[in-house]
Amino acid sequence: MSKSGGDYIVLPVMKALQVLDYVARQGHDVTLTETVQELRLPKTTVFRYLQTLSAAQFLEHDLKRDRYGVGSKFRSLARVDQELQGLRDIAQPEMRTLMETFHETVNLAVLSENEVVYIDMLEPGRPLRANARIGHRHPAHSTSLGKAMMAFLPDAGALALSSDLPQRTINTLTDADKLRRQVDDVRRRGYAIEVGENEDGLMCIGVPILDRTGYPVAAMSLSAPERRMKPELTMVAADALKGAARRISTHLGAQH
Amino acid sequence: MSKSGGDYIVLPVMKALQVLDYVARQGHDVTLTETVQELRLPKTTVFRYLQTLSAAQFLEHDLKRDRYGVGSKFRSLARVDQELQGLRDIAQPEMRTLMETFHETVNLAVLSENEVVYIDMLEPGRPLRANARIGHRHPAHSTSLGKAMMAFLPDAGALALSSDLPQRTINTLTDADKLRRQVDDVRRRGYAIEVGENEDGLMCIGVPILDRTGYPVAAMSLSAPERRMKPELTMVAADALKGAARRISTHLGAQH
DNA sequence: GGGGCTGGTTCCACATCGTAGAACAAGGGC
DNA sequence: GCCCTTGTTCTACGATGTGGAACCAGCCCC
Repeated sequence: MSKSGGDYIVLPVMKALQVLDYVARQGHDVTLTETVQELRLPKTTVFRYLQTLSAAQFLEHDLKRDRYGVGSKFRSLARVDQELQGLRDIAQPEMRTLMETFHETVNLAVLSENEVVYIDMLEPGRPLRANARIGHRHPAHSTSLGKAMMAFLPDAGALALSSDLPQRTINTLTDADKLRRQVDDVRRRGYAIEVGENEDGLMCIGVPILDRTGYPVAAMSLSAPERRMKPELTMVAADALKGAARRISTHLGAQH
Repeated sequence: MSKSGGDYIVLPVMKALQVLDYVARQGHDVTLTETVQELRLPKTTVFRYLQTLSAAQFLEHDLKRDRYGVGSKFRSLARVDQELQGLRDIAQPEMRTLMETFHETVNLAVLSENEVVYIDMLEPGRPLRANARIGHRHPAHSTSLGKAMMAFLPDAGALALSSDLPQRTINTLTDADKLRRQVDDVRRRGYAIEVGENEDGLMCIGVPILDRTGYPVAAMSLSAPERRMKPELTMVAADALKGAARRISTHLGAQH
């Protein structure tokens, strides 16, 4: 929290973060004066920072008692971060095992408004064409990850069907009915397969990761060049993925 | 997150919070350019905010990949807030019941370097001399709250004995040996009593709240004027407090 | 009930410091 | 190797953040 340690520091921002830090650290609502005394900053300045932080919902101003405490925005960001962080940590060892077993890329993704977002990825050392990167997005309906999650959504399929279905490759499913039938299959089988529907020459096997309520918070997939994945190997991989996903889901408190 | 909604807004702070918001919301590390495109702010500006947020440890700059993600300071603040928030929520109904049963003030406090800090407090409607307020601190050794927590510390008593013991009233225990013996008693009985040791004419009964590891994360107490608390009533209250604390501890995952 | 005090809000004039365009450097992919 | 994308540095301008001081509003205490 020192002001030094590099140039390009914007002082108002730095000082406001000190205020945020102090308030959150206390664990109880604090007053303007308390903060001023602790931080040794001019009263007016701290006042404005508290106002700004409150306007952004990072803090909350209790008008009645005239005290400042942690705000809703801060809490919601913290929750999102913590959940994803926890998911990554739990999934990591399972992903590593899968990658080492099959020597193919293993992906972890979440759903975000009709698209999958890759939040983690493990690649075998050997050179290969990477189809995606962490942070990238693909349409949900063209990936095994997306289909795996859609199948376990409370209003299964409604998500994908609500939008039109962009055609990524010649193989991409663009017919809502066909997609719906596939998603029904996925729900029965417990895994999704996609062959060249998202990227020519690439295939994916995807499985959902469920939380304690059975909601598909994420999905994990193995992606490989089509030619390397013979049917028998695909079955073996699908079983391995299902096992790994079940163990992760159990860690998250899922019953089944 | 709108810039309007009141005067006294410091714009650099507001905009930097937008950056923090965006990064944390993504769930994966992001680049400078991604952030710029999303927020429609000048590149230089976003660059400096990212630098500043990183310097304050609210974000973390992964030099290798040149990406920004949530930082350690943010995570630690979030954890502190979440734990205390959860504690308050769980304790609240028990505290209310106790207050309504005995018509006396009920306190919730945590330990912070040889002092207790009140993090919540429920008072009966009738006028009474309030001995403390939320956020206030008292020496641990002069309060039932402090003694209750000390008794269940891994290195019981070491905390209090490491510092000298300020004399708050004529009754305050300032002898380390005497205090240690009392704390041993507390561990056996499961509750602590203090009569006029912190405030003349006021007595307190305190019980520890333990987490899953058995660590005393907080303590709860009933505080009342001495004259109102006859010995029999004190015993009844102590039992009620022990029961309430046990239920709260169980909620936190404690076994016993 | 008045007076003084503490804690919060508003005002204002100054110059600091944040701003953003543009130029530069570095890296990565084709 | 070359281009293009992405991150970093520079600089001159003036908007805007700053903080002292004045102003209020409760509240406690005589």
